[in-house]
Amino acid sequence: MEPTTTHHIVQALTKAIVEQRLQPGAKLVEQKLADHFGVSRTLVRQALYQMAQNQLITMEPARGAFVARPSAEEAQQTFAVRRMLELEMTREFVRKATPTHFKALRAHVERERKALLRNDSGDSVYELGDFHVEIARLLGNGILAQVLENIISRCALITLLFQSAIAAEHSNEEHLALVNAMESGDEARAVQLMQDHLQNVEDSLDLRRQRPSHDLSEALA
Amino acid sequence: MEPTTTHHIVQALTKAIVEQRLQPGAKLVEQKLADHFGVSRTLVRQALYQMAQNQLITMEPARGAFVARPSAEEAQQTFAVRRMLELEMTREFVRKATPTHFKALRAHVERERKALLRNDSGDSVYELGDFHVEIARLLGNGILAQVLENIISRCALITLLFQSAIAAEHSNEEHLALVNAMESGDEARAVQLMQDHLQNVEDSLDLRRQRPSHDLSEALA
DNA sequence: GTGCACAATAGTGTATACAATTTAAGCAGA
DNA sequence: TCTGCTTAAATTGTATACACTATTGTGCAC
Repeated sequence: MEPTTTHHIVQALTKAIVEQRLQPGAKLVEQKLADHFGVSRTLVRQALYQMAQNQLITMEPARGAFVARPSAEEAQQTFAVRRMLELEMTREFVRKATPTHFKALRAHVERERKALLRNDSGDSVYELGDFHVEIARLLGNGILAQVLENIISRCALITLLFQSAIAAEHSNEEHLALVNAMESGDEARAVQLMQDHLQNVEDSLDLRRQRPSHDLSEALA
Repeated sequence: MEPTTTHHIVQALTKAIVEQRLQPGAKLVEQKLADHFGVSRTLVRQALYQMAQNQLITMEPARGAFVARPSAEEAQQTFAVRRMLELEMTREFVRKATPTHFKALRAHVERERKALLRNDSGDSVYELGDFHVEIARLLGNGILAQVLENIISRCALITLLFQSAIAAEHSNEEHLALVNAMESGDEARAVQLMQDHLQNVEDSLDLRRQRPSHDLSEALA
């Protein structure tokens, strides 16, 4: 096993949140995490501070770190930013992409499908989000990929927090349709499909009703 | 004065970088910063780690933290992301903005002008960048504002690193023209002006020649 | 002088210690 | 049984200590 560095902790926690093993609002006690990872609180703290920056967790002064529970408003704003980036990214991909790129994308879609088939909920959520990041990576824009990765993990959290009905299988099909449209070079249609896809994901949420919090003080706040 | 917390250090360092008091490539020795802020290395480290995340500084293992020197490629990618966000943001602003919003924006443009007049280079850079963030804030999208703030401070760093000719006064005029177009409700023209403005900023760079690196000195005094 | 071994120094990486604050527990009194 | 106060435990915030790595400086062979 690799050395357990700060980055490793960030990755592990992020994965745990996105895969819903850590529920929104859950308290993250530093010492417990430190014990779990076999390191000192120092490294855990660094990890938590970093994650607080991309809003996956929130830190209350002298009270500690909690898995974030974005408000309906924040959820909407996050999706708005995502839309800004992804629609334009789609256009660019249609223009620039080569057969090699499409091959990689199709392989990704296939990976999603397999994760769904084997009912691996964690991996599914991860792969479905990573599809979008992969587009950015293939475009060769690492900055975009990084920004998008942040936003999309937030979206994953939001989805879990507000989701009423699972739309996961649907997403996989939509990804495939999107790749087809992009490869055919039909920019307008590709953008439309991406827009619909993002809209579907957003519509599958019930922004008026958040999942109940297991934490009393949070629930009554 | 407020308590010197981690966030305070991040702010101070960010400002120092954006205002060019800390040059790209400068080494940031933890103990020296700690002494300067009157805290222990612990807090400085947390601040540095956070800033490393939004690429304002880079950390080399066992060698320490340095003010970032983005490559020409990264510079281009950063501007591409910025364009994605800002063009769409402009459209939304034209549609949604009220007279109150325009009043605030014009006040901001005026502040830029004053900073330029009094030759306060630091404040000028800050205000010229903050204009764009202000639009996001006025839109009420805090998430967008935060993402954009990150990207724009990176752009400021890039500008300082690659800039051949100062285009600062120009920017202020362009901001004013943009506000006028937005207020007149001419969406197409506003978007065009924003696009031109961003293009001008990017064109003022000489991406083939980076500024020479320099060492840290009394930059924080 | 030039290049190289090697000690001395400076600086980072991680853990631990301790103060300050919050949360939980215990208990007296109505 | 409930309320409010007091005290103890748990947890965070910050500083310090120490091991490890990189950098610099010095002497020596050539």
